[in-house]
Amino acid sequence: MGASLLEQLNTSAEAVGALPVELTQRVVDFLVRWEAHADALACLDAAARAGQPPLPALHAAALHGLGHAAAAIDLLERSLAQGAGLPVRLTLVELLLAAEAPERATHYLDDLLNRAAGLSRAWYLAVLVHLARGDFPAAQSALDRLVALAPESRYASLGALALHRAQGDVVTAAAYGAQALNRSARDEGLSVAELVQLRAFFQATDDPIRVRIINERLIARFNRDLAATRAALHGAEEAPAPQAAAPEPAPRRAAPTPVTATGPEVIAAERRAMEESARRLFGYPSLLPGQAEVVAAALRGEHVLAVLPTGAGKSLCYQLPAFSGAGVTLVISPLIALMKDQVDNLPDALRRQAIAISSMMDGAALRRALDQIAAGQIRLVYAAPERLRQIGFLRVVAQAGLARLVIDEAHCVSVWGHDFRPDYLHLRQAHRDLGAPPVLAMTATAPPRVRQDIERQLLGTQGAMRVLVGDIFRPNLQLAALRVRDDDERIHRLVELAGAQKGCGIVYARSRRRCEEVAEVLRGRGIRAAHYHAGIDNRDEVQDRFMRGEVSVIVATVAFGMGIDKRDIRFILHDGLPNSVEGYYQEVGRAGRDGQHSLCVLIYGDYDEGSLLRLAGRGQMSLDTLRKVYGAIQQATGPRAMGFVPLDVVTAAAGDSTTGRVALSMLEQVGLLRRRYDAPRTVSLQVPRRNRGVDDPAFFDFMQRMGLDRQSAVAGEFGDLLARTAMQPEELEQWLLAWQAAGWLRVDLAGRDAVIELLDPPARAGSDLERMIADRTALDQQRVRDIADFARTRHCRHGYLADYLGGHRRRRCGVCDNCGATLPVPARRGGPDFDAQARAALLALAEQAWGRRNLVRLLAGDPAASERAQQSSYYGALRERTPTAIGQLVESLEADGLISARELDHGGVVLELTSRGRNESARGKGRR
DNA sequence: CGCCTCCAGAATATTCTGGAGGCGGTGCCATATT
Repeated sequence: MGASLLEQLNTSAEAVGALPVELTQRVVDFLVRWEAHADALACLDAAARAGQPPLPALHAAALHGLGHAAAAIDLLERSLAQGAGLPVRLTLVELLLAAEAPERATHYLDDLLNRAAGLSRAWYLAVLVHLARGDFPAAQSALDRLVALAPESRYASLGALALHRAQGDVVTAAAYGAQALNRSARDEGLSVAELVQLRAFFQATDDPIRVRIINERLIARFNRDLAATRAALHGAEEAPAPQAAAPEPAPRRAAPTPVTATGPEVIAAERRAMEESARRLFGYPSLLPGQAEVVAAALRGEHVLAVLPTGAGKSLCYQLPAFSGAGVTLVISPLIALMKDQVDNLPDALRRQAIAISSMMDGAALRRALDQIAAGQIRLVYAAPERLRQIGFLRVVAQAGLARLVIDEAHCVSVWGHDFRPDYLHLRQAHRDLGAPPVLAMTATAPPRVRQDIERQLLGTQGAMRVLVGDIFRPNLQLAALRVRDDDERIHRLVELAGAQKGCGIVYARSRRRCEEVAEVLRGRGIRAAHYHAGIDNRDEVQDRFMRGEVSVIVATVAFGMGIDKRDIRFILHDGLPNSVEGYYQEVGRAGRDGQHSLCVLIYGDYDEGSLLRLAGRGQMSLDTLRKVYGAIQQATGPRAMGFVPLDVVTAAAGDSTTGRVALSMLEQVGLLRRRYDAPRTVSLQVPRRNRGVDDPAFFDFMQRMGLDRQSAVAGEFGDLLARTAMQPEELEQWLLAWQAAGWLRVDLAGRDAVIELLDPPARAGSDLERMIADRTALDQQRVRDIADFARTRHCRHGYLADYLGGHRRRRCGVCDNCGATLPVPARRGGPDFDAQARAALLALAEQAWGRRNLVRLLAGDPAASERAQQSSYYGALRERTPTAIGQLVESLEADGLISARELDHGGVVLELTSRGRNESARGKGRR
């Protein structure tokens, strides 16, 4: 670590002990904060010798830091007995927590809360103490108090993090971690210890980007802190800040290692057998890298999550086991088009043993297909997750002997399951009801957090899946981001890039209307462009024309892409920030499948992030909607505990079908109801003549209950028929289908309703729902911040993606803009450009430090700016821009490390130039 | 951001103006109608 901190302060323990009390305290505080505990103790000893009063909280912290936990606690308890105040109490609770003595901590905590019920840090400690005692409800209510008390405080975020983490929900926990980090960047600082804890958390959850952010923040903080402490020690003779690296306070325990991505050993004989099958069945000469490991693990019956890049031959990973082993392989696929492509691309001999079940089939075709499956003539079945709501379908698949459950495009489970296609969250139940066969989840994009979510949603556990990760680096993709000032420049850039790049490409835009506008502009510049989104009626036609090369540029929403296999896409342009980093990687991943150089440019404005954050913040689910849906269900089920609820009812209550079903899923998650398998709405039954089924006691009993005799028929609501039996709805439907298969009964089922059991409302249901909405929002906002961070980063972009997506890290790719690759378009056009605006902000700060609000008012020429600000020569320099835009400009300068926030002693925050910012503002014509 | 819509009030009895507010995208299944 080099020189000790005392040496870096140019002082000694004796000298510190002889200082005035406040200064001694300040220095010791500094030493403890940066974990120079031995130095701190030496100073405290010297101070005691010099007759200074004791500093129990700091003393104890230093003792604890050196491993003398018992002595530290003892010290605090003694000084508490002598009437010490809040800081000692807080420290004591913290130390008892660290010493894993939560019961003793509780004692002091109660006392603390009695004295300072308005102290958010105390409530935060309460959350931690309750968690340490394993008392989740108490932790929950402490968190509620905390949130009510100080919703915007870092403790609210940290408390939510701790709670979710303790409950095993790392995904949501990470979202709150990011929130804490983000909050503290603006208003109040996270303490060094809290930053270190957060860093340990992000290390454990495999999030190197946030680890890097925290490290950078710690280093900056240390340098500032050292300079300030020095200045305080040695008067105003301000020594130049040393650029010493911050000592890296290490987490006390080593972070648990994240899931490793090692494949099973594939022995030579196994590999030969697999390659022989691949050759015989599919005509492939050999296996691609990664395939053998996945296939081997699948054949051994392990649960596998395979994250393989596009073009790595994912389908073969499950098709090979499907056709070389026994039983049926069921593939859950998100899109009908994908299922069809997969089946169509199979070799002839295999295609006869594969089938895609979808709503494109009519009733007769569906029945034929199910019969074939039940008869064991089919090895590979494709279906959408929604299909798994039908117990009849599950029964048929189980009957044929389900060998494995494959989840294709498995990221959809996490990305869509929570707010768009809730039936992805029903997979776990369906998997269990199918006898819990081995699961094989396949995707090209799943950052560690999504991997954990997939695992949780499919198996309800963590660590049960073997995770196999291929190399996601695509060296032929030239990645770049361009910051633009306004819409004019944005359009100009799009046209310029689309025109400069040979070959065909995709422009991703954020709204349907925008797609149409951009396509129109491109056509006006002589580019063969067409728009594509879910609202046009000739989607297939547009796609075909693009595939054939008649259209060279598709301007599309996110609707375009999954399953598009065009090998020579030369460029991907993003008109504005995409939804998330994963989404971005998916979208650029569609370029250059042929391995040729392809250009991917993300065009964004400072406005984009704020706008997306606002959208995410609003969320699409509201408590009001949830109440309406719940009310509608209560009405539909009536006094009975279980009811048959037409989904139209849910749709009507929610205003839209997706929202309605998502609401159902949320109500189910908090325990207000249980949604069972869907049931038919109406049934008509007919008993064929000369029926041998009457010899079967179960069937005979059923006939009697239905009042059926040998030749009669009956029809009616499924619910009414059910009431005459002693069966569960799933049971009755399965019996009916079985008797139909046996030829004892002709069955006609029509319509489908949701079967909903209303449960006794848990006391916490309301606040749980509120929390789910808040969690969702935090997660969505985090995703926005991540992609905005990617757009602004000055580090290698491929490296950023590798970090984010959990791939193999590379230092420099050499092919992105931050690694020096240049774009085939001129740098920046003239005019009152961004540089001039950014420079005005920097120069204003070069005059003196300003607060955030005042700086914005100053630049905007707002008369509400302070007197002094109005005197600045930059007053009104950005008069033509709005305050919001200026605020965002300032934030982006901060993100670029040109300016930084400094906390003042009285709690205020001012912005000032960093050394980079000083250089940049002095240089005049900076580059960006 | 910048554009659109909505609304209130003004200038004149229906249009004009200004300000404020809002802004999104993905697909199954089923059922009813063409």
